[in-house]
Amino acid sequence: MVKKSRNPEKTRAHILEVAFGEIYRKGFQGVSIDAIVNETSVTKGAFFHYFPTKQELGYAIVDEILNDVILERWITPLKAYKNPINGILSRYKKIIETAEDADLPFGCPLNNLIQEMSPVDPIFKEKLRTVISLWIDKNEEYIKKAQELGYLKKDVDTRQLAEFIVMTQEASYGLTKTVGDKTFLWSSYHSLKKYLAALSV
Amino acid sequence: MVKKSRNPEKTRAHILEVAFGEIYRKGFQGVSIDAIVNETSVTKGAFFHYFPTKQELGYAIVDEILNDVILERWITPLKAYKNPINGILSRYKKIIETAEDADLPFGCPLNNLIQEMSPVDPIFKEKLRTVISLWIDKNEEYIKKAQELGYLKKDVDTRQLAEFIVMTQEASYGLTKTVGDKTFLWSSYHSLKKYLAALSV
DNA sequence: CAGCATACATACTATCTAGTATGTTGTCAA
DNA sequence: TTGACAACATACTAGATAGTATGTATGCTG
Repeated sequence: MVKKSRNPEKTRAHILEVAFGEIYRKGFQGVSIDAIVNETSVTKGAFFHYFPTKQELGYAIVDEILNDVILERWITPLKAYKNPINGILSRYKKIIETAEDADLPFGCPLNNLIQEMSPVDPIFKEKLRTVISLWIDKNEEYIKKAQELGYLKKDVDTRQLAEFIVMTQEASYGLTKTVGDKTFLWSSYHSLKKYLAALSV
Repeated sequence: MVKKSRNPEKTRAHILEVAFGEIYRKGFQGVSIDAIVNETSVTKGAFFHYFPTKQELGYAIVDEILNDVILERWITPLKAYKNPINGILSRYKKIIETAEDADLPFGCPLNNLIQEMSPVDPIFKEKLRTVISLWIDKNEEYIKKAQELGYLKKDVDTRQLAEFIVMTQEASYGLTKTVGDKTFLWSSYHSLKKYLAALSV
């Protein structure tokens, strides 16, 4: 294994990672490319070598980071649970418990981008819609499974429930931004728990 | 009644109103003062005569417009209902039905500002928190009333429910921005209806 | 009606920002 | 070993933007 002073894939990934964090904290329009590269070990030349425009950076973040982050955070762990409904609640609880206080003011990166960019950029809108759809789809799969396994009432509209769960989770993060503590997160968790209990058999 | 060529209160209100619409559509940071005054019958001089900075304009919008808009839209109409729970659902339904398709991509002005400005401006954050708190407070008042009148189970945590309702409503508007139709609005409405039915006596 | 503060309009500026132009260095293949 | 091209670095630019400087008109007050 030879040490290389250049590693393009790593450089690109590094820029993406830093940009993701900066955008998460300052918003896409609120952060400048200068600010991003200043947090980086590379310069503006490298940045524009990999991303022809700022928008392309944003699209790459959605495609190459956000999608995976969402799935790994909310969906992948559900595999481990016998009753997916329990899985959804347990994971939600765990995510709230382990949320860093310092991150609470910044909400959910997906929701942030949806709110900021959907109305002003159709490509962003479409890409973000795809992420949301996938998130809901996967949730629905597990909800259907729960229904088949007899954990959930047969008359529950699985699509509607999947949409509602994702909405609830996003919403609690959204309002959390304006208070800075976990009030809304726990409130949302307990309400969702009650609701799911009412739908369970 | 004398016709005046100058009417400072009206001018200020006019600027506020136009700015509110522009910010609603483009975001606070996304809209320029030039863009706002271009939609106005006055010029930049007038703008800075009334608002010393762009931030002050934003604060004024929250204090003088947003607060009232929220209350009149979501709270005031609840007076007319015997069962406040029915009121909340009926109003929500009505608001969804009468929502203009052209506005769907732009979400809720309050939620938009929370998402965009809370993390980057503490004064915005505090003002927006106040609006949200008031909205929840008022909702809780009606929920308590419903409980006292025997429409709602006694063991329901009224604060938690009020928070959940507001979260649900905001969330549905938030995700609507990325699809452009009323799917999430209706989904949210029907889920909330089911949930409230489960809590009703 | 004189004069003065308020209510505007116009023109300008400093700064920030996305993007470019151009230069330099590392790597790899022939 | 040597081009040659990718992978960067540096310096610059055009446009946008918040805010200012300054000027003018309106209407009220004494």
